[in-house]
Amino acid sequence: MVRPQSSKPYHHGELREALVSAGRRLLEERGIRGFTLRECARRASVSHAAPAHHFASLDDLLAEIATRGYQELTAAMESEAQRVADNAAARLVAHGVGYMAFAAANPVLFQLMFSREANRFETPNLFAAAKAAYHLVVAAVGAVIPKAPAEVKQRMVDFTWASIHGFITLVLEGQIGEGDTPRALKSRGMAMLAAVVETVVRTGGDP
Amino acid sequence: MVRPQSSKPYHHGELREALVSAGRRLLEERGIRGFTLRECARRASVSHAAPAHHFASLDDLLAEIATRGYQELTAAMESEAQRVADNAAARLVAHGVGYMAFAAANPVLFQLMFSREANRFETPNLFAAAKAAYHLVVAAVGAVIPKAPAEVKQRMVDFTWASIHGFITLVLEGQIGEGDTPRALKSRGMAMLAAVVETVVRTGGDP
DNA sequence: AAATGTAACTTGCCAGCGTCTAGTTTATGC
DNA sequence: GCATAAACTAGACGCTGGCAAGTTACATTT
Repeated sequence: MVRPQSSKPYHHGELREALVSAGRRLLEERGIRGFTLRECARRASVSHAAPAHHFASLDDLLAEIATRGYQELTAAMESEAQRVADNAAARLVAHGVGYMAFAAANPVLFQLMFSREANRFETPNLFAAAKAAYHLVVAAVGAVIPKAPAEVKQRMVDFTWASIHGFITLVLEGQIGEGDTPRALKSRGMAMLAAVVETVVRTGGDP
Repeated sequence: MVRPQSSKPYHHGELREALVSAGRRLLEERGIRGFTLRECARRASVSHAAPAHHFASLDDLLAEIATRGYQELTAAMESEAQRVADNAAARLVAHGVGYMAFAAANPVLFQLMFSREANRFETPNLFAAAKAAYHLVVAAVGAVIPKAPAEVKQRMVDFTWASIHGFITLVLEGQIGEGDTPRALKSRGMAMLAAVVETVVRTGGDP
């Protein structure tokens, strides 16, 4: 039997990828509570039960999406850092810029990645992807204060990461700079970054 | 007709409060995605449709719970600050301690309060409660650097709030100090706070 | 090249969800 | 005491995630 060109094949072929991609868009459109497996299936033009062959559960799909988010976050930080690869402090600032840019471009995904829900997924891939992003921060901070003792380094990592993460989180939730223009907001972010890096340099250099 | 003592009255009497209180416990037990109106009703021993007479929707109940969360957060910061009311820097640290203590005691509620979902509720009470907490931080930072220009003050508020918020958020998600004892974690938090306040003092005093 | 096994997909079902409508019970205000 | 409003119950709707059973297409082996 010849299959007419307009009819779709029984096997999708790349359903897994299609679900991840549809899910990501759905997530940004409707938020975490509006995310449903059936809508993902609908957008991929398959039946509501098809996703089960690629993801064990809704949480499993969310975990995959979050994992890719961490990989992209890492890539965004690295990509920004490569553009200013002259000195360690500038690279640390660039990492922060990449971090914030990713969060601003994918606000719901970012929230999912750092939510308690995601923490319960407990998949090894997600864990590894998150660790990779973390180690990038550790390395970048370490490069700024190479001679500081390990304890100081760790505290400066805490401090740096917390400041950047907290700032962009509060911005995305509208708690900081609600009436600001994007331009003014970016300026506030850069001021934050400058203050953070300056504190790291001063604390790490000082014994 | 005499009502036997063991049967419950038709009217609950304090259903609104009972739903808020049950909802709060449910939220911490099952997370945001496990929160359901029907389970709240069950725990308050009323029918599944009873909550509709007190809350227009599930989001409406969540908004009320989040609003109370902000009020408690404000109270927690004030209460800590009162215990060390000698100088401005110590009070700012105390505010931070109260902030983190509240978050640690109510992790899911804290996440709800600062989530995009909550931001969409748009109820005036929630907005006002959040602003009250914010102004506490503004006042505390302002007291530390009274002579600084407004712009510096605002940037130091951004910086302070972001650092504290980011730190406790990352801790609650297990991203910071996963293997640490509670004692070690608290020490890392206090180190963060010290670094933040020191930066505020230095930046605000310096022209 | 044919048969067989397996993976990808569909349809149909279940209980649970939020919300709406309609009806019942109790409290309140005149 | 009586009308009216408020608080609650019961039932229904369309949606959800997940499970079971059946269908289709591909892959592998002989």
